[in-house]
Amino acid sequence: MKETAISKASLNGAAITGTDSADMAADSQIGAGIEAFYFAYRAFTSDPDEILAGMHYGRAHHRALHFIARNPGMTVSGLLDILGVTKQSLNRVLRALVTDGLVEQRIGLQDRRERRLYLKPAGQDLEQRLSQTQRARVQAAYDAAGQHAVEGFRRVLEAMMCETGARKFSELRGGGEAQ
Amino acid sequence: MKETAISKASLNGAAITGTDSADMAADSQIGAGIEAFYFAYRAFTSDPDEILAGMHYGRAHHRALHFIARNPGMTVSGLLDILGVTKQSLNRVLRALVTDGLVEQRIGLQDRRERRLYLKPAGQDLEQRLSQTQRARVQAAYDAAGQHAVEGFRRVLEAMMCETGARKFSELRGGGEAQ
DNA sequence: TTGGAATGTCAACAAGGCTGACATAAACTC
DNA sequence: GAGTTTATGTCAGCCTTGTTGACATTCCAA
Repeated sequence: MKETAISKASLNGAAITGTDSADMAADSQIGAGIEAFYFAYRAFTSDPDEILAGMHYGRAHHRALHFIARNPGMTVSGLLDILGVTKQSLNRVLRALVTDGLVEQRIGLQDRRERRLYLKPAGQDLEQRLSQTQRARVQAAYDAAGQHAVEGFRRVLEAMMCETGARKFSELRGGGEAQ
Repeated sequence: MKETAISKASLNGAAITGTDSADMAADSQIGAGIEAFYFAYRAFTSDPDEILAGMHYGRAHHRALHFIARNPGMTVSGLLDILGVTKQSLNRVLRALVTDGLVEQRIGLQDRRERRLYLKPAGQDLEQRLSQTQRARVQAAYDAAGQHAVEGFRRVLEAMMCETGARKFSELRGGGEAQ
């Protein structure tokens, strides 16, 4: 935790109040970080998007496939909670995946109201294809930046999440509960 | 550049071919990075989105304001190139900002076909408000993660951009050309 | 003077968010 | 057993932001 003059500068808004060269440098570093984040995220989503364009699927379908693949047996409301969208919005996406035979909904054994979500083989295939390009890009970036940078990358990302996002993230990482 | 067994694993798809514990660990690290990137980016955009909700503006308006603020005097086609959307899409956004008095279009002095873009005071105000929350979040994450991690963060992000994105990024950072 | 560049604009469409309202089945509670 | 809550699905309609295609204007440059 290095808290220096940098923090103060950002709170006051260095462009408005008095500036010194240290503030300017820190300010520029933040600005560059913001734009780098924007451009990197765009590249990060571009590979799967390209595959999905053409099929009648989009990024929303990718997200659903991603989380179902990593948490087989999760419920609809579990997915709803992770994605942070309305049930109407998710339902449109999920319905398409189910009718196309990519996702299977099994009625819960303990609680028969629940619909447990699983990928069918076709869903696994598509998810693998989408995942593969994305993982390749991340892997390439990791290789280029080095293991040391990767640790910093992860540390900043985790610090940037809001609490609710961080909670979901660590729950997912901790271990998925299947039936 | 540390290229170990990690790279091979990701190319083959560790889940399909044989796996060993090193592959598994690397695979899990990539997966965690992907999800961390997703959650962090969502948090990153949430603050400005919250401000914009309520006004009749959205994320697209924010992006336009952001780049005009940092490159006053840029042309429409310059902005088009950075954002990577169609002119019709950008025009809708830009028209709203101009008619609402946030952005000014001045006809180019050398080339009178060009529209040079500038923020008017109201535009600067809104851009500052949007920027402030975003910078505060990034600053907080930087403080929490430490200067060392920040360097790694930046390194990974820049490695993850596609070439065209990286070109735009470095051009922006290099120094904007005004009239 | 003519071609191409920079820009604006109209129309139509799609994806994917949202709200509100309502339906059903199952579980839970009293 | 009746009533409430939970999990889910669905219909209708709206908004933002992306797309394509077509066309007009203005102006630079060869």
